[in-house]
Amino acid sequence: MPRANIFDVAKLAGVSIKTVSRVVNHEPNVRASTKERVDQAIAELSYRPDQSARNLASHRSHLIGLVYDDPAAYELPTSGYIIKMQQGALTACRSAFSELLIHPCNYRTKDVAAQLTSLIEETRPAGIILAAPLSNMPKIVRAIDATGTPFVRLSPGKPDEKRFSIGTNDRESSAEMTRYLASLGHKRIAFITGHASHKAVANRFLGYQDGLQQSGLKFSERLVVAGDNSIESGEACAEKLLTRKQPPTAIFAANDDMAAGVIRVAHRMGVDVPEQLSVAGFDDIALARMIHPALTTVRQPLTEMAQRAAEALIEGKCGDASERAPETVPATLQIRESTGPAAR
Amino acid sequence: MPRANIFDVAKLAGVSIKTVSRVVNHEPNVRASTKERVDQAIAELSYRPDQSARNLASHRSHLIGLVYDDPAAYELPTSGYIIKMQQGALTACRSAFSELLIHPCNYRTKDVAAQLTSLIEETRPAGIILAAPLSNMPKIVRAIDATGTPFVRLSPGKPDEKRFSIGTNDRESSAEMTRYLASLGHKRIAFITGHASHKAVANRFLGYQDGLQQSGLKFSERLVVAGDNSIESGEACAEKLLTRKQPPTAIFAANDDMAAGVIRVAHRMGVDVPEQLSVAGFDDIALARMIHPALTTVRQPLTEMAQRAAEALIEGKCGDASERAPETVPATLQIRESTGPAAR
DNA sequence: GTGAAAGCGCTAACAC
DNA sequence: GTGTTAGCGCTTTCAC
Repeated sequence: MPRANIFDVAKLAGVSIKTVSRVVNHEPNVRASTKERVDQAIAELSYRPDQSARNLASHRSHLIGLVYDDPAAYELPTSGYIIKMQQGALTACRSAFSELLIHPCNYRTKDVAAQLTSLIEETRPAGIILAAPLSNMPKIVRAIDATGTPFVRLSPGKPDEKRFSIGTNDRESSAEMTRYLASLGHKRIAFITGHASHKAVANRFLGYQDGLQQSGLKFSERLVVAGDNSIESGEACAEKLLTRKQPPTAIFAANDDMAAGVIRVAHRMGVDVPEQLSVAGFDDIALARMIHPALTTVRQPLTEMAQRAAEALIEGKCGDASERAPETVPATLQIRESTGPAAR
Repeated sequence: MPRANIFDVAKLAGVSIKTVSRVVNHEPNVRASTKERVDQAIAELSYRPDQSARNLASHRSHLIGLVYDDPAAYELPTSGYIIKMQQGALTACRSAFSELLIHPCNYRTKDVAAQLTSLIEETRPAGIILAAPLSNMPKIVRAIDATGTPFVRLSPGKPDEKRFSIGTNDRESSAEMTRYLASLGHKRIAFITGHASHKAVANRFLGYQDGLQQSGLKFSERLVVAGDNSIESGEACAEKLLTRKQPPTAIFAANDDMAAGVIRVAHRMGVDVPEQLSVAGFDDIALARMIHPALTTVRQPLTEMAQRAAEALIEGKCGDASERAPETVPATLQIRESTGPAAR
């Protein structure tokens, strides 16, 4: 027996297919008793609308696209943040019978924009979640905008007025972490910056400077080294920092992967963490609790952010006319084992 | 200007829409010169076939569904293997202009099978990749089978004759790892078993026993503790093992997450790895290289497996009639820092 | 409130 | 080799 279609339901319920369509799409103008009959017929035939047909007729699917920077473009996949986003988006999708399409893409290739346009035109997603750092690249944002597909930008670094975005308080929470480190008695707190193209991560550096100032510590260029978000860059930076005559007593890395690299190097060099060196990260990916000592970090609410993003898309609140204010989901400090009082 | 459709292309090329369709779908029976004209028209109009329409007419989409056990159902997402699979599947999709749908699902809920059936009927994927341990659950396999959708099972534990599957040599490679540990002089090699529902992981336990025997070591129940694939279970098992009067000198865990847990406990207890204790895992997820000491493990070629699976699906080689032999992608030892000669 | 009819853009079956 | 003609199962428009 083939699947029931809208005609079967209409016949069984004694109504027209349009009425069935109305019921299925929760449109108004259906008498309660009619709706009931239709619902019953739907249940009886275990009818499920065919998505392809819906898409074709409505020019829209029930797919949510999650677009992010392709970790495969790097040697070591720094994938913790991807899982967090997926989980959030999936939670929202599940409760709305939508499905999640994942689409990593490499912004370093010339035709990313064209690729995204194709993706959208071919799959007609109900919406796109655009992750950082893609979300702060005008070329990419414009390409998606041009298709007219609702989308939300995750952590764009700087929200703009016209497009909906969800971010976290990178700067404030980084300042808070810095103050926490200072409160532990640390005077020489080093910072490892993240990938240059990632604006939100750059805000963490600003927050570090804020925190220093708020703690009465003065900022020094010498305590800042440039990483690129990868664990290897974290290791390289740590080596640079820890082989100085006057090494820092605390290192704050702009993300967890780099902080994990710092801890690896400390182990190798026989530097005890946190007795001789405090280490802090940012993101709170699963890795943070899997290494030893467990990493003190700032919990970026990426799961919640992605969930909110998907929900907004599903609710249709990201359309053209929507002048929605950017949302901010606050980050929170996670004090664990890798930080402690400064050594005397 | 709206997007070009098949009629526009047909008109510009001076052919019928059917011919355009043939060209687009690489069907035979098109004269080369005709194909060329059509291709040119396609390029000129930057025509891209509408997937919804294709799906509706052909009852099949260009989506590949990746179905796996939902890590969100656990406390700590053990997500390394998910990323590896996604990456492999994505590689194959990318070169075939297909997209990847991810669908974690919890096999502990009663209606998983019905959920999967809905997913398939609604999205009409070109194929499904079913990851372990779902791939060894008859209820789930049957549900997908019933929809007639091509699918491939990843690491089903035991391949069956009728359905295509891709696995690795869990048993042989585990034996190899065990022999390697024995060759280092270890006599008391403990084993932490994995989640009971995961058949392929159970094969690793068999391999451990093989390896012991091949090395002239005798198997002892006392050296086996039961984990559930999570890092916490690895920690719990390590505590049990290391607080004995006669602790093992090497611990082989059935997966990397548990091995990471062992290393965490060793750090906490002040046990040097690998000087006092060798630790080995299985999977080679990114985590293996992010902890200290870097984990000696068996590299499960999950990325390649998933890629092959997606390719097979895209090539349409997993249909009903296909009596394809199961494929095996061999695993390989990755010797790193967490293993060394047995202490005297 | 409800329904009839006209597509959406493509593939499939068959004719030529 | 190539074209014609029906659908695929729904949404949309507009009439009632």
